[in-house]
This record gives sequence, structure tokens and C-alpha cells, in this order.
Amino acid sequence: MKSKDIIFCEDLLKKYLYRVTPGRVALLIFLKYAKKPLTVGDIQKQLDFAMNKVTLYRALEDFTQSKVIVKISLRNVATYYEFIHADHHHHHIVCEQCGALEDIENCNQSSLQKEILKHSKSFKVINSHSLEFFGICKNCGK
Amino acid sequence: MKSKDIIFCEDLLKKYLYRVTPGRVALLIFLKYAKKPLTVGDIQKQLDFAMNKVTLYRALEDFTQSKVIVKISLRNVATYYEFIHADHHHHHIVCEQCGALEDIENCNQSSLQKEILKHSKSFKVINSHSLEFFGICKNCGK
DNA sequence: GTTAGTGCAAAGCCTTTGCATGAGG
DNA sequence: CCTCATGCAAAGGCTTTGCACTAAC
Repeated sequence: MKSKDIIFCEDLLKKYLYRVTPGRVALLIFLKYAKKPLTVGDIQKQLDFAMNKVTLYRALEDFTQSKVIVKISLRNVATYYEFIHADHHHHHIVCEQCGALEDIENCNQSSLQKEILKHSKSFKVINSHSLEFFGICKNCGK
Repeated sequence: MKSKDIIFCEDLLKKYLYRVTPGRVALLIFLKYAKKPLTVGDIQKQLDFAMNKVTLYRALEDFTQSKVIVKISLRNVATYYEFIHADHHHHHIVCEQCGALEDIENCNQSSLQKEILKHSKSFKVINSHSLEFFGICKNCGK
């Protein structure tokens, strides 16, 4: 019998008219349970399913288009990908020294975006935003 | 006689112990008066001073280190650089379709960062943050 | 059968590095 | 002079593209 996770991810793929392949299912489950944003390299190393890097890029690009995951770009560092949990909008603090990541929970997304849009001259819609903080973690700051 | 701008930028270079070269002065003046963040490609095309790309990267890296300029990374798009005006902390909205950029003025930087730090478990200091909004501009949304 | 996904090889692009030369202090 | 800045060539790294093959539907 299939696990709930597998069914959930298969349904997600079907919803966006993607084909249900072992690789994409494995990737989605992996991202769904990841505790922090991951780079392409992270995913390749940690995913328990051998997936060509090119294939991985294409799947990530597709999922980003469908807003199943989100792409995060930090200042220096690489591009990260993170699963979007419907009820859990959040941001990050990054340690400038060691790269440690922590989630930030308090962000009232829709009211913030409405407020910003109100002050904008040339924009019609705001769909999303990215907010990242940069600092030094307690470990590095000793 | 030298213009105020040239003197200002020369002093800025001296302050951080950089050498006052024609290229770096031209670059600083250009960035200081740029109305929006620029990519390396933008700068190379628009700067009225022939500057090798490698040299440009090295100058931008130096200025970023000294916090004379800031590096901005957006989701898909390239890396942008922007002059930091002492009294003018701000953010951006980016059009997901045409790439149009607009400044956002209202951000109380230090109180936001203090608030976030208060809620953080593992961070000791927050030095800066990036906040970008993504949407559709009025032109593209017609 | 059709179409989308995969994998390989190769190209592209942005960015960095090494090294010799030239200019600033 | 001594050091930093510059330019060239080349390497590096990440990401994309082309094309043939395979698997999903």
C-alpha cells in the first residue's frame, strides 16, 4: 500500500499535469520534508534516488513555475529551493560566516503586500516577496 | 577645477584606502547617480569609461566589502549592484514579466531587525536584510 | 502512438584566478 | 620603489540546450 506522502505528491504532480515519475515523486517528498532550503548540490547528495543533474534542474524549474516550490537567492551564496507549505509562509536569517539558516515565522504576508502595493506608483499586483536577514549566528559570534 | 562629484568619490576611495584611479572614480560616480540597481552588463554598456570586465568585478567586490555599494540578488535574474546612500535605505518591487524595478521607501530598518533578532534562537547579530517584492507592473498588466 | 521526462555531451554564461604589466602613493 | 589596479587568457562553476532514448498516459 502506498504511503500518504506518495499519494500526496502524485496528486500534486497530476494537478499540474506533470507525469508521475519515480524521480519527481522522490524529489517532491524529499523537498516537502526538508527542514531548510536546499541547493541543487544538496539535493543531489541527499536524495535517495539517483537523478541526473539536468533532470533535477528541469524538475525544479517546473515546480517553481507551478509555485510548488520557491527559489531563494541570497547575496553571495547559491540558489536555494524550498517547498511551499500552504499554511507556513516564512523567511530566513543567514549567517554571513558559516551559512547557517534559521526560519523566521512572523510575517503577515498579505497585509504587508497590500501595504506596499498601496504606496506603489507603477505596479498593479504583488504576487510574492522575499525577505532575508544577514548576520552572525551565536556560534560564529563567540 | 574638479567637480564636487569627483572630489566626493575620490574621498570615498581614499577613506577605504583604495587607489584613486580614473576607472574607479568613473564607476563610483556612475553608481552614485544610477536610478536603479544595475548588473555588471548594464554597467559595462553604460559607463562612459572603457573598463575590463574583470577589473569591474574586482572593483565591485571591493566596494561591496566596504559597504559603499550593495549586492542584490533576485529570484531568477542576475546580480545587481546599487550605491548605498547614507540616508536612503529602501527596497524594490520587480515586475516578473518585464523586469521593471521600482523603489520602496517605507522600511524602518533598525526596528525591523531588532524585532526579528528578538525572536531568533540562534543568532547574535543582524547586520542587514534584503526585501524584494515580485509582481506585475501596470504596463504589463493591461 | 503521443508527448513528456530522462540522460549524456556539449555549450553558455557569469564570475574568479593567475600572472605579467602599468599606474598610484 | 612598493603596492595596488588593470588586462589578458584561462579556468571554474553553475545552469541551459540539443538530441536521442525511454517511460508515462
